[in-house]
Amino acid sequence: MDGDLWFALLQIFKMGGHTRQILLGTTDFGKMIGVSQQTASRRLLELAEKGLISRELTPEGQLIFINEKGLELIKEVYNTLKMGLEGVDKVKFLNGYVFSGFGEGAYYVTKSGYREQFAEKLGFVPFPGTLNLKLRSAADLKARSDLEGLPGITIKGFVNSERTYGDVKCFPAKINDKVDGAVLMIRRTHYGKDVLEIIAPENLRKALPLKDGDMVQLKVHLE
Amino acid sequence: MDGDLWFALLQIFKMGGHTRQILLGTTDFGKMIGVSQQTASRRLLELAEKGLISRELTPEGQLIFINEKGLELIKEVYNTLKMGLEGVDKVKFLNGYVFSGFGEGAYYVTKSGYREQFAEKLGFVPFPGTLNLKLRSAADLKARSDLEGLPGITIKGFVNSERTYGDVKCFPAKINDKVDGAVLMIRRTHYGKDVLEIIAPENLRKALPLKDGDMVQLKVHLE
DNA sequence: ATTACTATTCTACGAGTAT
DNA sequence: TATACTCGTAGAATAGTAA
Repeated sequence: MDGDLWFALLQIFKMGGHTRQILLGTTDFGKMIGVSQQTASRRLLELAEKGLISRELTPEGQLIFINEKGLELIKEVYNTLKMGLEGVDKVKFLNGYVFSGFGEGAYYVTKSGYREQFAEKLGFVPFPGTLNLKLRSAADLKARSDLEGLPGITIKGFVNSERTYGDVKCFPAKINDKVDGAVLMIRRTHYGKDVLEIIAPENLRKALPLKDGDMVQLKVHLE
Repeated sequence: MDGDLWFALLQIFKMGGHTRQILLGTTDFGKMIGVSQQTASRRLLELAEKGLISRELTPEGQLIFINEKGLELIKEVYNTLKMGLEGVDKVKFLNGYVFSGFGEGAYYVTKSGYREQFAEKLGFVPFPGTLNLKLRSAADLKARSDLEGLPGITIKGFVNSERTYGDVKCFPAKINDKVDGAVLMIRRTHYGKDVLEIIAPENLRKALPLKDGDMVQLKVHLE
């Protein structure tokens, strides 16, 4: 999605194009968005081509209506803004950089005693492996330590014939604004305070895709 | 405000740049918004130049934070979307075209018996004159007739030594997304169903500015 | 490593105009 | 009147590279 197209769509929205057909001449529309008649015409064509609006040509201009797909796009931005502005206490943002680690989390994530709880409490069966993220900035380290002080979702430990497994705390999180997964907060870990382990229903390295050194953004839900 | 700059700002917002400093390399940022490292660098410089973000260069990248002005911009869009999406029953959109008419509304608007009520019930003293708008599309005509069936704000009629003055109904409205005014619904009028009269605290032809034939968008508040 | 300058490429804008 | 085509050009994007 291009920025200028978004602005054109927003302008139509401002006129109520999601509630009714608007009679819109390209010259008038051009004035509104600060471009020529020709460019305004092109914008409307592009919006129509992308399936964001429907057009109907008439002798007096064109009847424009924002259709389902266009409204989806608008709602998506709206939800992003709403979450960010009004959910300040419900969400925490983090950036990390992919690296290859020992994968302690992967060990936990494969134990059936944990797996069933993940499925139940997070709503997905985790891919048998974790994505290791290294935190670099002071703000990210602080955010991570803030998480330690919050309840989150507790995956209870258990005992089997071999040994005792401790509790694991986790937080649902959106990875790169695309995949729903979770941040694992394993109590004792080899890693220091600058590392985070991520689980998801799929292999994130393949799905996004990611490789060592790539930046990853997390939106952590504190609930 | 340019569309691409807005998208860059939105991307930073998605990472939580309004809640904390983000460590952001231009290469990574470029990947996110789909441009080269050089263009990403320029975007951040432009955002900083416009006073929308603050930057702090470090050897590992730049620490980015959305400042007051940038957040204002984001909130503005948020409010637009919120109003349009969640205030469907509270707001009606209309388009009209400026024309020079007989100005019957202007006559009413100068009578002190009405003027005082306008000031009290609408919160502004109307400029002594109305803006006449002609409606062209079927959707606009329907919207206008919808208004006739709604209560709105009633400006009571009165009697003076000369004659009796009837009630006037009006609705608060935002004109061209800029000026707060109102739509006048005079009961008996010379005009047909395709005309709307607008009042505002200032001369709209001068303030916006407008001339005959210009398109005007109205956001009418139904309350 | 970074950021960001300069040079070059190329996209996208608007003038002119056909329909 | 509309919309939207072609086309010359300006400005934006990237490549290369310096700091």
